[in-house]
Amino acid sequence: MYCEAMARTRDPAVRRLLLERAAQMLRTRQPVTLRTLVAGTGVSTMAVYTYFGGMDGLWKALRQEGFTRLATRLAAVKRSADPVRDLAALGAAYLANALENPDLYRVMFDAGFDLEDTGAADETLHRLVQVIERAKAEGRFHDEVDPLELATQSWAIGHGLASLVATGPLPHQALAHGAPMLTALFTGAGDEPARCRRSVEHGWGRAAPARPTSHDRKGAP
Amino acid sequence: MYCEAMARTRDPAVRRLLLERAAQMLRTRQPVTLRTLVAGTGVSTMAVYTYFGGMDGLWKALRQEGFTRLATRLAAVKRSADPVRDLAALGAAYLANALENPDLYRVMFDAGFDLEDTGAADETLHRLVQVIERAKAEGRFHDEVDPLELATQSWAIGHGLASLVATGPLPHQALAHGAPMLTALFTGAGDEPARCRRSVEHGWGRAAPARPTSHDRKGAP
DNA sequence: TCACAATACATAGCATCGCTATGCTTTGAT
DNA sequence: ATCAAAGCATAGCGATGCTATGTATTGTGA
Repeated sequence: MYCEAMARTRDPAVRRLLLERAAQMLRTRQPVTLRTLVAGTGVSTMAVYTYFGGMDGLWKALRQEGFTRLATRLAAVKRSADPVRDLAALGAAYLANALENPDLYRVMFDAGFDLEDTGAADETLHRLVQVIERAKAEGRFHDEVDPLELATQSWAIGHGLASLVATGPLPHQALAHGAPMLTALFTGAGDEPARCRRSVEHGWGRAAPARPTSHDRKGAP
Repeated sequence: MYCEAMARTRDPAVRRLLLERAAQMLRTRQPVTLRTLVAGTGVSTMAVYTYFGGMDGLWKALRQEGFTRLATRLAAVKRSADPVRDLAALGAAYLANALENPDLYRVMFDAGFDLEDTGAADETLHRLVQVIERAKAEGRFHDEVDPLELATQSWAIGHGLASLVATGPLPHQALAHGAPMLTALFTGAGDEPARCRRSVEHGWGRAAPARPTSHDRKGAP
């Protein structure tokens, strides 16, 4: 009685198609616009509204896609016997992901509109928190270290480097600063300096830094 | 013979007017567009083209304005007897500036188009390098510390925090992470831990953190 | 002092942007 | 089988940045 007749169901494939195409256009530096997005796909401009509610919704979904890819990348980092080494590996993976899709990374944070899906970022942080707690349990860090705070600080370091490199001011080589910075941070948290440096450098080497692509900008949001 | 007649000179006041108005609109979250920018100023849309060559030129000029304000803010940090304290004060000033005009800060780095005026950023870095060299000369840092590298790392920390707070993921309180992070970095560079912490916290207190404004987004570039 | 040319400035128009209004088509529950 | 609800396609709207064209202004060389 309340709902007398249901209607045509929307095809999830269309949504994925648009999202992947948008990410692809972002990656190839093509301006992502409503009409250019649907051009050649066979679907009409209205699809963007039925599936995303407009371009803003598409950007939000794209940002979430970015967080999803990041989470996948971080999940691929295998746990080792050394939690500090794992922390460094996570940091390296974070930077590698950011520099492999710099435009998507920009969308994730440069956003001019609010981000409501704070859960995505929180989940990423949680991964760090867990490893930090493991390091604490093994006595690598002081007892008074707050895992969430240390995780946030690690994040700030990673994001600072990633952002400065992705937006231009620093060259790709600057990513190498990540290792000494994390070493300083973890040493400050209580880890023994020499051991910390070895752990971080081991973990850091697990992820390739970046591609030396020549970068020309064009039509970012 | 080569230049037979010169013409009407352009008024620098118009350029400054447009630039200040753009910064003001950015600050009040009004969408900065070609027509809204010149509306009410008496000048026509063409002025944007004669003075900036288009909207892209205006954004570039705005970004340089952002760097100029930052440089002014940093120049206001008085030199004390303690270089590490001065470093922390510079970091705090950097964050304070970023959070006082978050939208301008975004324009400075989020830019979708290349930044050619790397000199502006370099000049900011140079200020840090000088103080770090002073700290080295006073024996606070190891001899093998590269001032430019340490300055870059300090910048990455400041930018990471500023960016994460300015774009939303972290709350304003997160700026407080700056002090412990810089302490860890400088301790890693050779400073004696307890003394470093005192220096950083003293320097950090010299600059107010930020305004607790409720933030709603609207029409960023 | 005068006249000219180069430049600033004002207006109008263009292509494109995101979005909405309007039908038509499809679909699934009754 | 029916029919309402939702997907979908098209056309058009206001607004965007930009360019083309014409006018006004002003510094300079004569």
